[in-house]
Amino acid sequence: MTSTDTSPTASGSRPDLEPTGSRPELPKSYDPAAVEVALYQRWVDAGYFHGDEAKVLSGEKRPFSIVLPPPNVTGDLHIGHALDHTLMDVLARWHRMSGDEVMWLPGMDHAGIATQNVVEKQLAVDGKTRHDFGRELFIEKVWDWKRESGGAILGQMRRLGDSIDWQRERFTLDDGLSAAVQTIFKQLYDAGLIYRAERITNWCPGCLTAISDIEVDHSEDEGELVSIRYGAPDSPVVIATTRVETMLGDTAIAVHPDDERYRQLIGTTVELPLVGRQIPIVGDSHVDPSFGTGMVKVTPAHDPNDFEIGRRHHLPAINIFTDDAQITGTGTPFDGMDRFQARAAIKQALREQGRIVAEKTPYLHSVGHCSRSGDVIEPRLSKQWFVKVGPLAKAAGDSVRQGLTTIHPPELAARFFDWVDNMHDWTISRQLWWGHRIPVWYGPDGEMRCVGPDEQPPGEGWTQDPDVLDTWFSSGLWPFSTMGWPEHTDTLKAFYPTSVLVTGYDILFFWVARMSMLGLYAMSEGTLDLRPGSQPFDVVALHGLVRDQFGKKMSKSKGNGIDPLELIDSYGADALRFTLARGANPGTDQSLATDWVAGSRNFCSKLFNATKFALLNGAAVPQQPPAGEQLTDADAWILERLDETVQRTTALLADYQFAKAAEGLYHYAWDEFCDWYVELAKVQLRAAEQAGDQQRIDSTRAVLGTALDGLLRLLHPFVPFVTETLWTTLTGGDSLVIAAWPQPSGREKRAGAKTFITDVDKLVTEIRRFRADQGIASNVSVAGRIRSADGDVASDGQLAGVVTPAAALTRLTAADDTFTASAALDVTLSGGVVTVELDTSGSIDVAAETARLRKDLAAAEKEIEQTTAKLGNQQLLAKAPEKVVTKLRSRQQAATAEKDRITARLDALDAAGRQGRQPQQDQPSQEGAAR
RNA sequence: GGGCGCGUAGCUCAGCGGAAGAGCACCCGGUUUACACCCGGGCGGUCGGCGGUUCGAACCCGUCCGCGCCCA
Repeated sequence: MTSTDTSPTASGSRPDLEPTGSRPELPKSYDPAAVEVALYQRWVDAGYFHGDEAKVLSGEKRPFSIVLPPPNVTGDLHIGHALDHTLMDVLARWHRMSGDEVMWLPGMDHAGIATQNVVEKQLAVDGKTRHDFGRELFIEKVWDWKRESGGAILGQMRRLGDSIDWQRERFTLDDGLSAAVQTIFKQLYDAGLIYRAERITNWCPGCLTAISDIEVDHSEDEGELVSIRYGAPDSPVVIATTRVETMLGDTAIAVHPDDERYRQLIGTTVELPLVGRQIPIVGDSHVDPSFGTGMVKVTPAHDPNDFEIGRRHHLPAINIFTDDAQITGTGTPFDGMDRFQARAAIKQALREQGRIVAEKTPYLHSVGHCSRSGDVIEPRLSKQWFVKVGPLAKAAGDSVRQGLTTIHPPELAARFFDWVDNMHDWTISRQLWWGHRIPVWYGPDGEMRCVGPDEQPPGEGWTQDPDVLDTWFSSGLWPFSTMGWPEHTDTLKAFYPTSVLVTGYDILFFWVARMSMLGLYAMSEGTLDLRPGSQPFDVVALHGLVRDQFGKKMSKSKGNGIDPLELIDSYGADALRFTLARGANPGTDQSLATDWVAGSRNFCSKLFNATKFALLNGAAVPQQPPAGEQLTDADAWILERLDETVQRTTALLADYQFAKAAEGLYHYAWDEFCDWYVELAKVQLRAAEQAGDQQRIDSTRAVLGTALDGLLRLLHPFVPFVTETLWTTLTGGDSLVIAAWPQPSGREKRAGAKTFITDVDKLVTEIRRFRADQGIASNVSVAGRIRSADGDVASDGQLAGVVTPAAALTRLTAADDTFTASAALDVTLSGGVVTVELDTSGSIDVAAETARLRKDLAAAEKEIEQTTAKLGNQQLLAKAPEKVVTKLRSRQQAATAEKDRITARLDALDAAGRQGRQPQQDQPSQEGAAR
């Protein structure tokens, strides 16, 4: 429970976080940097973040579990993570306060390509490659790197305040998780759902490995479309291509079998330029006769469509590239050239032979890039391992269709179905060293054996497949491999399925589809029966991307990225969290700017100051909130608003509406509690002190305490640090982390409370407006008197309740014997019109006053016009609901009364002006001079 | 080419059938013992265009224009 962190802080003072007998004081201002790190450590040390299986299995508590989609071991916390984690933490903290047993499991992904690249780059500094060390030694070096430099993100997550169960940290290459990988690989292999085949795959010449479809990003790039004549100079064979160099691997020309133009050519051969090989012309119905000349070159080793054509016509597939995409084995002068170099050289050679028939440059077409390195993907024939996704993907789709898993927001489910229902087989082998090595061994006579985790590899003469598995394969097991699967552990029993997966919609296919497929398979013992409980998560909550302040995607090249850690340093973790949560509308992107975060920092300061005020005035949280009859209208109002805010916030969180929940709390805290209740409480306390009314003092303090206590609890999931600091000081309680989530009080609403605040607001605002128009500084007291139409307001209890605080809030002092009303304004309240008379020391700015009245008059006239037009419409009167008509009538009446009133006032001003410009000239006008 | 989404105040976004809203920015006052990271007041919008449905449309339906994203 003690603060262990002693890092230097920006400000010398820090709030004492230890609950003590006497109430500690808050410092002059709130400095997040001075408290956050120590507070976090205190929470961890207290064990608040640990989820206990026993409490779930005994039935004592409901489980709420989240597995963190594992970030890359090479990664840093970027702004997308910050959003992701904030939302998860809001849910985790809310559920923990609501009495659930929360288990949020952290960990990292070994990130095959990225991690291997990092270490290879280090080796390259010394001019070495991984081959200089050999596989075993190299892998040891990667582990060394992981121990020394990997996982920076875990420390950064603490800065954010993630209420994570650190005791459960996992890594995809841990022994247990590796055993899970091997187990499910063997199960799928034995079931025929994993197979090895020679196919066209996406080859990255930069990473020197095959990658899956999903790791390829397509973009519209400028290239060229070159039409080339094959065969003799007068040959009719002309094809068009964007990848000229692949012609070296052509093994046929294809035309549509029904194409009258070329039908007679089928079965003949044509000479392949530069190479000299004769290649056949085949008829294949895949060819589109309307595209280009209606003839296509066929390169079976380097294009998926051509591969299929090749298969149908038993054509050879000639690989013309090395692993790093240099031309090889063609017997032409182009051997040894890089693919782009070769493209230009071959085009030049063809041009010299007069074979270039046409050329379109630039030619916009879709080009695949490696999502990791950015290199242009080279489709290439290679032998790889695949997952046969058919039955798995169907199960994943059906689990959502049948409601085992719910996707929020629901619109995005369509995208999920679309993808999962049309998924290609998944390439899972990678030509890397860092990762889970494929557990398949090849025998001396070409046998193949898949080895399970408990089996001994075969001996002499057998060799293991050199490839490793796609990182997403092990990540796909994350929701259960981390809980001890394939053992039937208590953790799985207590916390699987996980309650919710929170991630960006851009990762829908990566995480959700993969975890879903493998989870459903593993937990159904391979039957893929969709029984409740086999799904890896009950809910998938998708958020959008964080963009810059102009809605542009953040990127390194644009330099518009924002570092969340810098924001935390400058404004505090709470400010960043609140900003992100406040922008998180389901499934839609949000923009972020430091100004926004500064605004949230200001909000945290506001909370701090409001609490400070409350404490200075003896606010206390009573065991029982004050009884209804002790409450003033202001008290009743703020407590009602608290009840409403409790209900609304709870409902919104249950619906993953983080932005609306945060916005509602901001409004309650600032616009209602601080701007109105606190100001009214000041008036109330002052009056009670003067009257010696101890009961009113106590009840006001109790309401202040109750309203603030509820607010801090509701805000805690969003801004845990500042609320913890304030709440422990206010209540002396141990920690908000384990405090109860608020419930509505059940108190009956007071009939007049809402009207009261509406009237106070209106009266105060009108007086302030008048004062501002008249140039009376807001800190100057003015003598004033407020009267109702039929006499003194004091005799009317309801009006007096409004008028007294309104006068105080607008700095009106009581009228004494010298009072001379030099200006007056009317304000229409719910109970009637009141007249506010002011002694402005004789001066009045008639022009300003006239302008204001004219503006109000215009508004009233517009209102009359609108309502009269509508009420004159017989159709509306006949068809619209009674409620609407009644409302229109009362609006029309009110506006008419306003118009009459304002007109009379304007006439009076006009008359006074004509009589002698200023009504009173006894005293020099101080305010007039000041203006 | 197919699918999804979005065009509302200077910027970023709520609102999705019955009186145009917020935050930030901007302008004018103000050191009011909780807060200048603040307080008070103010300016600012034919809700992308055009049609239609309806007594009534920012909101529903067409259509066009512009901008995103996903998939091929």
